[in-house]
Amino acid sequence: MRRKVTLKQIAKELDVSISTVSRALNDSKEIGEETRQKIQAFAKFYNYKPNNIALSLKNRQTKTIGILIPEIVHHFFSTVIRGIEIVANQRGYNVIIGLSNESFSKEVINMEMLANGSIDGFILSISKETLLRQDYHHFKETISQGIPIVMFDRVVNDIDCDKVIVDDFKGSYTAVKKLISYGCKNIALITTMDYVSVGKLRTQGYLQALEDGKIHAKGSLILKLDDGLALEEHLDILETEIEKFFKRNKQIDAIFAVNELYAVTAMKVARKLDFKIPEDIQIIGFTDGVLSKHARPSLTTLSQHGQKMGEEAAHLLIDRLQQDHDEEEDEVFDFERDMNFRTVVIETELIERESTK
Amino acid sequence: MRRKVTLKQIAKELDVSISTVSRALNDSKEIGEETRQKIQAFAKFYNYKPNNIALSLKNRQTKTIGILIPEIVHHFFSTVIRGIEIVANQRGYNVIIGLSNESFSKEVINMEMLANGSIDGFILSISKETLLRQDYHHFKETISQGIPIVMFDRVVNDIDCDKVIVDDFKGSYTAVKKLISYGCKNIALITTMDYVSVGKLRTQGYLQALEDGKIHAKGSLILKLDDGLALEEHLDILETEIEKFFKRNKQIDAIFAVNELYAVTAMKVARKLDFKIPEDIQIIGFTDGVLSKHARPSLTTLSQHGQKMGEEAAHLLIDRLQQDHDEEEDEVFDFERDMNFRTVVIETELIERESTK
DNA sequence: TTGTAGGCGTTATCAG
DNA sequence: CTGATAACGCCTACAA
Repeated sequence: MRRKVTLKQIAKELDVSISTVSRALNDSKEIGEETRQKIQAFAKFYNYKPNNIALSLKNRQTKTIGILIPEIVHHFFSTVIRGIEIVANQRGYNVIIGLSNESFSKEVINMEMLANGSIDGFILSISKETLLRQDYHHFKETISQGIPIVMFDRVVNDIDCDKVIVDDFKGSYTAVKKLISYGCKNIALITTMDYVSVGKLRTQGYLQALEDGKIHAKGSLILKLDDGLALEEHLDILETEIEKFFKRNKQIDAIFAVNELYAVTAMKVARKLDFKIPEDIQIIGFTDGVLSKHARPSLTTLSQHGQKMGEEAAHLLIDRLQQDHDEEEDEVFDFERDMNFRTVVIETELIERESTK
Repeated sequence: MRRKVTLKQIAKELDVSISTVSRALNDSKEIGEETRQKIQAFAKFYNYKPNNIALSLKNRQTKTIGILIPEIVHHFFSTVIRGIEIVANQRGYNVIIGLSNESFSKEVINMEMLANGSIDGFILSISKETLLRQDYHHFKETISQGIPIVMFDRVVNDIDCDKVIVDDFKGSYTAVKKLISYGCKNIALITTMDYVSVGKLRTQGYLQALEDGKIHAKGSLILKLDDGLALEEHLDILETEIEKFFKRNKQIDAIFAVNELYAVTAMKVARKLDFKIPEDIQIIGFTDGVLSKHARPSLTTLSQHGQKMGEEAAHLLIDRLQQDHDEEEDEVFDFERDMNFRTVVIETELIERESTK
């Protein structure tokens, strides 16, 4: 087992100083052609590669991005990660992942852990528990320590950072409008509790579309489901809830669901109750994932373009990191710094499949 | 923006030496009770946290694990990551992710990148291209540099490292046996090209089960599909291929597919051709994912227990890291080191749903 | 009990 | 053109 070779070792072997070796390998101009050749050849032979950790310490930047998400076994989030990773790699960054598992304390711990030098900046989506408690001190603290954050999808307004969101309102609005244009009159909404911002916005889009379509919104046609039901072990309860909802509201002729699990489950229930899709009931779900594509019939959905979101987020973060780094050298002071935080809105896209017509 | 406070700053403020501060914060016994109190209070007030990078450099260990996988938008892999992350966090490690995107060169580059000090060890699943080229020099090199590797799912034998695999052979065997016991006579196999080890083993399990069931295996009942077809943009081709296969073999009464996409697609085709499931055709897929659970009818599958695999892999790696670390202190020499690499086999589990009876 | 010095691997600044 | 020195932030053996 031969350990990685260091500058020091090369220096000793070749009987020159460490700085000479460093210069030769960095193609400094102030070095003799001969020594350079010799050192470079030697280094290549021993497969020398500079130690990232030492570089990080010296340069005060790790060239790695911390990703903090609620859950990884989730099509949308993994799509976002893929987008981040692609851009990060292109631009010379690595990616380190922390999972909050929707828990406030895990989010805080992970964040503090990574903030202690491991990463240059964060890309994150807020956990549900955090959203519920509305306790954002860890974000603020991190930012005040000079570590920039980019939030995506689940964001809150009063944090000074760049954001990448989808136009939840407009997306829902478009979807529901589409249903109306297809002649639906009793459009139900299946959604989550309001504290998740995206849930709220999607509900608002639904309401606005109804209003503009001159359809009176009825509270009875809105089903707010507890998040816990999305867990695998509670799928049957979810199904039962939706079934009861259907039985309470036999007039339903369309469903707009704020995520694909609700959409697919609603479809299952509808078929069980002998509704024909899309003849009797049309369905649209938010979030385009595997389930929607492969459902029978396949589901019309709003695509969130997760990968695109990830890419945008990564660009925003790295742009800011590099800007900060440049300014540091120029000794720019806080008060003259450009703190214009940007919010990038990714357009949703209605992908029409078999569940509407 | 107040930057993170360091030992040095605290030392200056309190007019003591850096080492005193360090000792006070590490609860060293050789320190005055009074000074300790003072320093700890001060540090707490300024929210001092040691810099991970500096610690990594000093301790020559980063306390982070590198995960290298072919693809993240994939239920199985993300499940494994979740397992790794849980154990890693429990045991004080972070997790950094590299994606090979099934490409050999990206795998090599990512590995070299991370091997330069960023991580203590790897957990990985080999990319298809690497498997195809059978070029494993980067793994061997990494290992010879003293960085341990744990491979999962897609592994190769001639690499000295711990491994976590599922019993592909036994799993397939069980599944096909089950189909036979349900009275199926013409059991088709839908699989991938042989170079992915798991594909090969699953095929062998299929053949063995037929043999033991006194059923003559027919080459015409085995469909080997090109991997490219699994890509989203080629789903229709995949469907066409399977449909042609069906039409060539009208006698098929059961299908065993080596992944869930093939299984679900086969089911789609079967229904399109007016076969009743499970009455006319029974179907079992390898890999239990979202698709199988939510398909109509739901699919009987072999679960790979991805999270469990991740957890096992993380334990294997961290155990070895800690062993290496201990031995380093005791100056154990290579030749007296315990190089017994372990291979943990995770049992697959047949989850019976509606596609069999 | 506290301080000094050296080192982890690298780069940058200053002399020579 | 090359070498010594300091520094990034931390820990620790040794000295006082």
